[in-house]
Order: sequence, then structure tokens, then C-alpha cells
Amino acid sequence: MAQAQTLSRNQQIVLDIIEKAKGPLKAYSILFNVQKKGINAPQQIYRALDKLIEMGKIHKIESKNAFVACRSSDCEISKATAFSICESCEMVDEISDTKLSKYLSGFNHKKGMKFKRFNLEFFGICKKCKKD
Amino acid sequence: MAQAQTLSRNQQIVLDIIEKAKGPLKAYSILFNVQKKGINAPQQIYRALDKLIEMGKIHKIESKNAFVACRSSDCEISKATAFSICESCEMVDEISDTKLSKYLSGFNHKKGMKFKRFNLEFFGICKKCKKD
DNA sequence: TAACGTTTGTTATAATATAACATATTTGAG
DNA sequence: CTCAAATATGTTATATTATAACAAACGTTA
Ligand SMILES: [Zn+2]
Ligand SMILES: [Zn+2]
Ligand SMILES: [Zn+2]
Ligand SMILES: [Zn+2]
Repeated sequence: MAQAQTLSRNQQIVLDIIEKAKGPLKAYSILFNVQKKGINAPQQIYRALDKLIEMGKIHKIESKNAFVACRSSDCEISKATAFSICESCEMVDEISDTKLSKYLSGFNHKKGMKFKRFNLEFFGICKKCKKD
Repeated sequence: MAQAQTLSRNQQIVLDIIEKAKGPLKAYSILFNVQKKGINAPQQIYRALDKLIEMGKIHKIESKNAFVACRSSDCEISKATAFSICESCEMVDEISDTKLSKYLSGFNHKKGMKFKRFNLEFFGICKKCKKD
């Protein structure tokens, strides 16, 4: 189980950067952004990322190998995540839709497998990019 | 648009290996398995994989960076994919559920984004692993 | 045949992620 | 408080995944 709230120094640094970002961040771009703060090695980034994911503070966008802050608060500690992803500008938006979440959480596999977690990624072109 | 059916030599070699496999295969493990057939470089594998994905013959399991053959035939050329993944034995099963697929294909984002494609990955422990 | 698109081969390198080990810091039971 | 356990850090090296760039061969089809 993850600790309640207190973040360690590196975890806080990494979380701050991800929360401030307008879009998903990649691990090495985080690394380059924090080298002035004394973090020098990928391990330090990946360890912080792992913990932040466990705590539900951030999510990994699997199709992009990138990380976003959780804005949703009801995504049940990363057990039920859904995102919309613009294929043009790379924008990622966390989808917080109770109906969708319930539908998928209740979905049962024909072959009897009980699911503990899911991740859903939608792709398209966002409104902003359509105008261009 | 992808070509109708004819696969090139390398594409066929790669597809054969993926279809024969019991589970998802990683690009470099495919590479090691085909070196006897004269394929020597990652590029050759990745190029074949890209084309096979376009044609809907295989899918990429994003959370595992691995590839499986399509068994479903109605997954609309990789525009609507869903998988169940065992976190213990790494087994991957393509979910072919019309209701689920329709529900998600019809899902519309509150912010007006129209989706062209989705990928859904469920995680749990499969029946076989539960027995152990 | 000539032109075009597609596939192949090849070398090099970029980007993403983990292993392994030594230290330091925090936490909590006794 | 005090010591032991758990957690976090720093660091070097390496593994894994993926793409860039360029030259040559092949397969259309006009
Ligand atoms: Zn969330
Ligand atoms: Zn966009
Ligand atoms: Zn399929
Ligand atoms: Zn299993």
C-alpha cells in the first residue's frame, strides 16, 4: 500500500514538473528539467515515477511512454483509467466519466477472468487541431 | 490504405512467428528467432511489424511493448482493440465483444472530440494462474 | 523501357528502462 | 530514546526498445 500523502523530495520535484506541464512528459525530458535541482540519473526519475503511479498521483500513457498528472480524483488509484489523445498535437485529457468507468469495471471476461484494472486510450483529433 | 492481402517475404516471416507463438512476442525476440532466415537488423522487424499492424494482422500490446496476432477478424483494422492480460503469466487474449466494441465506438468525449480509434487493456489473473 | 512506389539490406544511433550496489534518511516498536 | 527495518537516495553501468539515414533491389504499370 502506498503511503497516505507525504512525498519524498524527489517525488515532489517530479510531481511538480508533471503537474505544471501542459501535456504528457517523457521520463528523460523530466530528467533534463530537473538536473539543476541535483537529480542526475534516470533511476531517480523512474523511481519517483513508479511511486507516484502507485499513489495515483500520475498516470502513464502507455501508447506514448509519457506521464500525466491525475486530475480526476475518482480514478481509484490508477485501477480504472481512460484518456483521450490527440494524434495531431499530442494533447492528453483524462476522461472522468462515471458511466464509462462503471461499465468497464463491471465488464467480465467470457473466459472467467476477473479484472482488477483497466486502461483505455481513445485517439482522434482534438477540437483545436480541427480548426487549423 | 493497406494492400489487400499479399505479404512481402519479411512480413510473412514475421507474421508466421507471431501466429505460431502462444503469447505476445517482443520485437527483439522475433529478431533472434529469424536470424537463421537472413533477417539481421531490428529495422527489418520493425518495418514488417508496422505494416502488419496497418493491415490489422497483428496488434501491439502497448503496456508490454509486445505483439500478438489478431484472432478476431471483426476488430476493424485495429481501430477498436481490447485485450485481457494476465499479470502473472503474461498471457494476452483479444477480447471480441460486440457490445463492448459498440459501446466504446459510440462513446463521445464531453469536450467534443470525435474518436477514430481506441485501445483497451484489462489486467487481472487468469483462471490457470489462479489454480496455482 | 522508364518511372514510380515499395521493400530490402545495412550501419549507426537515439530513446526508454532496469540492474546492482553503496549510503543516507525516516519511521516505529520496544 | 534507540536500534532495526523500511524507504529513499546517489551513482555507474547496462539492457531493451525504437528510429534515422542511405543505398540497392524489386514489382508494378504506363
Ligand atoms: Zn486519474
Ligand atoms: Zn490536437
Ligand atoms: Zn484483432
Ligand atoms: Zn495467467
